Amino acid sequence: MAKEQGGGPPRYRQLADVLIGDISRGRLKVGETIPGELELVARFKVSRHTVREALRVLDDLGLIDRQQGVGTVVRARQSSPSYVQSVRTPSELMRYPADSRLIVAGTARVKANRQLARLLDVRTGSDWLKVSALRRLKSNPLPMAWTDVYLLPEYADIVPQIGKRGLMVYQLVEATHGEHVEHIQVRIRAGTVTAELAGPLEAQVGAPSLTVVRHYYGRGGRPFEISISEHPSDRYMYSLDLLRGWQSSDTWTTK
Amino acid sequence: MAKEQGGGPPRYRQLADVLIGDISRGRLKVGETIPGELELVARFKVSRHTVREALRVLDDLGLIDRQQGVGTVVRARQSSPSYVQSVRTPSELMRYPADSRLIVAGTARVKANRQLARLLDVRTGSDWLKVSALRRLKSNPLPMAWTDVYLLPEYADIVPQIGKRGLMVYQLVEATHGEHVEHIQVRIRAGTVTAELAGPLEAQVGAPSLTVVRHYYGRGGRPFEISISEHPSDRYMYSLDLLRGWQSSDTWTTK
DNA sequence: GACCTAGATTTGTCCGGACATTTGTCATTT
DNA sequence: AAATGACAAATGTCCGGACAAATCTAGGTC
Repeated sequence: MAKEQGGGPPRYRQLADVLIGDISRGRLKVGETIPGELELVARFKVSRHTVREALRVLDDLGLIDRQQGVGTVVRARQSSPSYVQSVRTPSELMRYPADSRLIVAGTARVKANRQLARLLDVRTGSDWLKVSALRRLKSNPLPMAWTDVYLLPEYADIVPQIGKRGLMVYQLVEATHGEHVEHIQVRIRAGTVTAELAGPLEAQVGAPSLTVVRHYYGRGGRPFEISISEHPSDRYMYSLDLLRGWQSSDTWTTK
Repeated sequence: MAKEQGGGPPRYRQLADVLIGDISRGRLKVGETIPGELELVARFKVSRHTVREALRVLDDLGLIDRQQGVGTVVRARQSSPSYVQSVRTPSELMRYPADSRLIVAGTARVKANRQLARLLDVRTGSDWLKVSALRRLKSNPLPMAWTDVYLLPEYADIVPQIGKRGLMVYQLVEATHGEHVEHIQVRIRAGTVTAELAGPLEAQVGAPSLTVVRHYYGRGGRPFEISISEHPSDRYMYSLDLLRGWQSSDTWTTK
């Protein structure tokens, strides 16, 4: 009743959360046309502008497809069970040469600002636990990769184990919390490292690099871990087998 | 009415184009605060809503940073003016997928020399059919991606279809020869484009880019197609869903 | 100087309304 | 049966206005 707006999230975001919840709980099924804007206006007692703002959030998240004259439908994002097995093992292949060392530089609780939210494809203002680490070879003082892992705060207890057992945090989560990873998404960006990411990654501003953003989705499509890796220089080449997973190698040297 | 709107792009996009042009031409410098929304309202005689819609486009493109209470500043980037234009293409592709065109620049029979053999991971001296293509927008003469496809010479008959049906050549091979792709390997390279590859790719020497080398293996592990794609711009992002495969400029148009 | 407060500035949120454009549907016509 | 056209439905664009929240600045206070 009444406004009840004081301090809470904006209404378009509340509405977006409701719709996202409906999708994740299966009340709005994939391929199904969701209620039209005007119906949402009537149902939630907000202006059409607010409805469209909420739908834009879902659109930015890739949850819906909108088409003029047709409507808005829930986008397909389901996982095929047959691949799930092969996704698990492959991540273990993403290991570096045996003489590499992982150094956890620090952890911090962060809220996703706009830039981070866009890069990570999460909602602005959401809380994350950030674990910064770098990997380097014993023989070479120059780090070969920086990684920031963004983890749901509720899994904070596994952080101490990261240094010992590696950065495949989702495996630790599975082992200690029984969570199950359904689906991994990888985004790759070329070019120079920007100052988008605060923290140790700043060291690489201006240097050409490969940025890999990995999303780990738990049951119901809920993202619970995101990792960003920066690989400096163009000396490294990533190898990805679509059926077997990641592998990186330092054998590639240009010039 | 003197609207002069008939058929042209919407006004918020016209305004966005003006602002993007100002940024690319250096009239709005990096780190500089651009005119406030209300000033743009007065200057361009549009509503604030339209101004904000235009700024949202620039925000989506990563060209600006907006902060409440401060203002809107041009985001840091290192690039030549022409480079900025190409940055727009990916997002425009998502907005207007039909606007993209694939142009086959030429074909040639080649023997793999030492550099090429190393890059493609094939035997030196082996014979390949090389198909060079580039993708660009109708509205923008600057290409947004170059691709070289190396194909086994025995599949030469499918080349004429590439322009019409896209660069997923292995799909054509499957359709016309009954070959089956067992496994795709992708190698990703960061950094600046080198002159290792002869041909149209040379145009991008020195510019940061994302290089993707894809291997398609047929039955029995025999590689029958290899494609090299160069994607300029450091804001381009590849999205890979390990359960569903690639989503890139090559597949956006096929939807 | 250090600290605080009031005001101005700027973007963020939200409302109400109007018309345009695209698309699907269905009755009508050929 | 196929093509046409009118209509409805849905999203897209655009306008005007108002207040909220965050930030910076200037001035005053200690």
